[in-house]
Amino acid sequence: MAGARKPAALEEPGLEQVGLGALEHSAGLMLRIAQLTAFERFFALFGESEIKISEFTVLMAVAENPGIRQGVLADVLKIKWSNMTKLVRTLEERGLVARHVPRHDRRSVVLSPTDEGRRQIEKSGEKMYRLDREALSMLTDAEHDQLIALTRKIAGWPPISER
Amino acid sequence: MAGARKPAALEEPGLEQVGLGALEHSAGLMLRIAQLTAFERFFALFGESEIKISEFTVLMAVAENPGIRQGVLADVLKIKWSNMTKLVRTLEERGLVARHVPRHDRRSVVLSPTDEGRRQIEKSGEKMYRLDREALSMLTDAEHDQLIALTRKIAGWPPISER
DNA sequence: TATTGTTATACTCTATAACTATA
DNA sequence: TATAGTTATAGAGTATAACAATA
Repeated sequence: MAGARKPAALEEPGLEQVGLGALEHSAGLMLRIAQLTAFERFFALFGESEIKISEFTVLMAVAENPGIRQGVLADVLKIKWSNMTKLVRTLEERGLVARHVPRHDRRSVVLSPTDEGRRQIEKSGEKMYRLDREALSMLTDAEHDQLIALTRKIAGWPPISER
Repeated sequence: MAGARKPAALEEPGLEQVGLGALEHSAGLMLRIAQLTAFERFFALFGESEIKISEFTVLMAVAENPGIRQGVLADVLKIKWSNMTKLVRTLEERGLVARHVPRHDRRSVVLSPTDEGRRQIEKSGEKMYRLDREALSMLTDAEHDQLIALTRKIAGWPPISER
């Protein structure tokens, strides 16, 4: 393997000398670069795993909202419905999530965690949060909170204080 | 088309009632959701275009750093070398960027904008920055600056004040 | 008619590894 | 031996549209 062996900005010394000019004030671009950096670090720490982060995230969200409609969950997590179908099916096949068609609206599908799903969360949840924080360890706690507040606002979610 | 017709959090009223619990304190997840939201809004505003955002970003970066090595640029923008090759070639074929092999290290390729490339920047640059800002119009100017500062730090770039 | 979810598929993006040329 | 870039391809992620069932 050649090419792209280095974690870029982490090691390479002269990298910060590359200016992007006005481009550095593009919050969209910076948001993307930051997200890629954070995920790169997270995956490096997380390593191989039997459950994907996207799947685990859905599992956690279901556990937080037992009985949530599948489509609503997809919208919140910005996952397309068509892709959510496959993702949820995977979780169902592994016995982590149960699907249920409610009587009052039989078009819909509501989700809830199984006991095994809850066990999986107990098992992997702590690790995930720890590594998530570690991937962003360059931020102080205050900056971390700032980031949460800003990203919530961008996503159109209410401030934490108001909930 | 069915499924996912709504821009999620933008229209749907009851969406903010879905809590994600501890998951909402995952800066990694929030960073991703925010980035997706911002890009969704940006693309909705930007519409169809003859040049892709990724291509335009590279063009801008080259114009800011004439003579930059292709691999360095790839690292900065978090694009894999193999993918950068194709991207730069596209820009070259359109006559926007010129590739040059320097005498002192003939393994490398350095990039510079053509006159046509500079024209393209002049033509699309203003629009891009305006829409980029508009996609994040839910933030105040102060919050926007905060976001730039935080994302720079995450990316491992020096604070703007120090440059 | 509109909505919820599914299916199939196309498309784009990203990742991986082998390769050439140069240092 | 190491580095810069290329090529081909695999793989993941995402998007699109037609569809069935229900409201």
